[in-house]
Amino acid sequence: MSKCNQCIIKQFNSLRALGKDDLIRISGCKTSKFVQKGETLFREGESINGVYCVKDGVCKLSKLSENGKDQIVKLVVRGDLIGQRSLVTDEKSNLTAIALNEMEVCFIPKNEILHDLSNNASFSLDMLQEMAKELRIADNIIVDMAQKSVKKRLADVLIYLHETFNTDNSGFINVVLSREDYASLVGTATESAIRILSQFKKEGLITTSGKHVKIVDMDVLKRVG
Amino acid sequence: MSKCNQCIIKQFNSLRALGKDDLIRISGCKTSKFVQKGETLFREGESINGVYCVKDGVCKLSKLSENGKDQIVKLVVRGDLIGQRSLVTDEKSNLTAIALNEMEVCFIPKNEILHDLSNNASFSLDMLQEMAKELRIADNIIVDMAQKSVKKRLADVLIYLHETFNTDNSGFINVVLSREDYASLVGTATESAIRILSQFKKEGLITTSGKHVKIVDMDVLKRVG
DNA sequence: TTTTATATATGATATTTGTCATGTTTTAGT
DNA sequence: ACTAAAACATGACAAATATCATATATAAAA
Repeated sequence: MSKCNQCIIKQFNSLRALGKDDLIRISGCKTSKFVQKGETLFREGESINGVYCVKDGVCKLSKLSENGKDQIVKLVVRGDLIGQRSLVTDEKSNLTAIALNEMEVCFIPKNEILHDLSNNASFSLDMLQEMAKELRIADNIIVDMAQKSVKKRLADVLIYLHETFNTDNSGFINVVLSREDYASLVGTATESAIRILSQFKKEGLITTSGKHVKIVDMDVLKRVG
Repeated sequence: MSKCNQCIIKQFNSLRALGKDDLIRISGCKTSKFVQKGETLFREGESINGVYCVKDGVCKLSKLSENGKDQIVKLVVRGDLIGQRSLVTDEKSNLTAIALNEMEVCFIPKNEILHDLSNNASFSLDMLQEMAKELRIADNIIVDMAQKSVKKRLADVLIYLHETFNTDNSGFINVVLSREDYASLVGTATESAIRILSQFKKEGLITTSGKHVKIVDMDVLKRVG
């Protein structure tokens, strides 16, 4: 079992604020596991009672809308924590987490880390800062959802994916989503997402190969209205 | 100058977690002021460097979208704090705050309260819990914006206002918004908001008298698709 | 491989929503 | 009270988006 205090990943999240002793203690009670592509980490309505630290892979956090469609609220990547909110509230999760590719995650039980929240000020401050960031991002997404067209939002998503996951040596974005996932990120019908991707292809903004997407004209894509 | 430790309002926000001594110290450096309807507390891009504690009145937090329209992200009511995020990040505000009616607010400078965040664990924990709540609400709004129709969202807004601000003795909601504000809350064109309100009137779901709105058929309003 | 299911693609059409024009009402200022 | 400005309202139309149908491609299973 790898040790948290030696783990590079912790630098990317609030765990960096913990001292060596705490990290060693946490190492002792965490569980590490691999999650297959498509597998569900947890579902809306379940109690998580801990945080997942994402060592590798990508996962979507989504919520079922009243109309029966899933809306992806956030993509969680290497270095992120999942379930911080479960640490400070006793509510059940309002989101479902599903792996988009093979993931490696560590799970730290709530009771083991709760102690640090009330005793380690720099840890809880770091956590506060992370939540503040997420809140700002969420506000921006609300505005985008309310004010931007589907086409613009899809262009934004492609740019976001390109910048977040980078590309392989032939320029394809290093994360693979279904058309349904694109629709679910953007908040539109799958057919609409497909149609707009086709249009982007015709206009020479992107290229696709199966599910793989490559941005070929970033400048114009950024200016999509 | 009223004293924070005797103020009832603090029970509604994280300030409740502070001890008497801290509250007395804060009382000494806070400023209290009245804000006129329509007045701007702060604008997007400005540094707030403190928190406002809302003693009375209502205020909208909005963000200017690329298309030039304002999107209201949140309504802030009596008891709420504004600007918690400014305490833990050094970024400028991403939102504009404008009073919707006459407000009474106290302003507590950042440096005076920052000390409590790193020394008073129960205060920062309370703050974390509040932020976690806000984050959950924001996630829900994202899903609603992405998946629900304008009509449904407007119905939801009316129900939210009714439940949050209650009604006067003739049943009118105790907060008064312009049609533009309704549009800006829902994320639609002002004309569309007006049109749907008119439709609700024709269908007997609401009554209006100038800017005042009264819900007359809550059951059907809740079932609007 | 063959079959079956699932994902992608696209046309036709209906619905929703936005925009522009214009008139009316309300509000604010003098 | 009078005038100007702002807010509200509504029609006509355009644009965006969803839905339904159906075809093809791809992946999974037998």
